[in-house]
Amino acid sequence: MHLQESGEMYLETILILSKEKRVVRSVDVAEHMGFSKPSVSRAVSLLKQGEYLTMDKDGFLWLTDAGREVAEKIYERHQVLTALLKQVGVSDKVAEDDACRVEHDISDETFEALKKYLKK
Amino acid sequence: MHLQESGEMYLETILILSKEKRVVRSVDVAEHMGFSKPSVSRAVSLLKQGEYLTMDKDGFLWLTDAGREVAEKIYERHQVLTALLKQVGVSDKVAEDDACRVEHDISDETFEALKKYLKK
DNA sequence: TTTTTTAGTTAGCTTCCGCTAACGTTTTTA
DNA sequence: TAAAAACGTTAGCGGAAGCTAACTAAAAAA
Repeated sequence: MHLQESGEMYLETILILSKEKRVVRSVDVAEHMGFSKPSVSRAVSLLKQGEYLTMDKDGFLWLTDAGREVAEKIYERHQVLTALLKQVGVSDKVAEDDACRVEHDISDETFEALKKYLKK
Repeated sequence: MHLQESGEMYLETILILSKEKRVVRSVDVAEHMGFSKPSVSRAVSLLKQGEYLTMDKDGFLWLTDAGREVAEKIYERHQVLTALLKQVGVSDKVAEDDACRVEHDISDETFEALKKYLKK
């Protein structure tokens, strides 16, 4: 099952929230992303199907290995791209927002090239 | 009427084709983008509604001022982003493909910062 | 001149991914 | 303990943007 950009965003959000709170529920995801509960509910059930996450009896969401891998990949891109844009003079908020869209669109090759470049 | 990414792509394609050929028809756009004729037909009719282009009795497509403005903006982004990615070591084909997605995603502020940066 | 090809359109299907309304459980609170 | 709030789900809508099948009209070829 191939992940769309929206699936990547949900996984990344769950990862980020799990760094802030000990447990993450659908409602936290909804609030953080500004989406309705039903939207998150459906997304979560698709991600469950794809084995990117599980939900326990308390409604807590847990990334699987596959889910964590995607989430961390996107999260790393987010951070590197944001840093890179800031470095060339883009304002914090805009750098953040633009990185958030670009992170889903670039190939591994491009990302690696940019990351390598940032180090210098 | 707000343009989606797909609308921008159609306009950019028409601009590019008009640099190669004297006139551009829907069927040329379809072939160039790898879409079906009906898909292009619908897109063209939406772009007509939005006053981004017109179609004459021969079926030739003409960008309006608004359409040309969008098309050139995206085309410039395409070129600058492609050049920038190549410069940091991304292969030609991948740079081209990734630029083609990113060109729709970034704010004016980010683009200007990147363009300025490329010059150096 | 008849036939075939080409170009554009219409109708209707599909997938993705938001949304609201409404409902059942569970947990809090009064 | 009865009422209210919180959480998740189901059902169904809407828009964006692809697709195929089938049609019309015009142009090209036989």
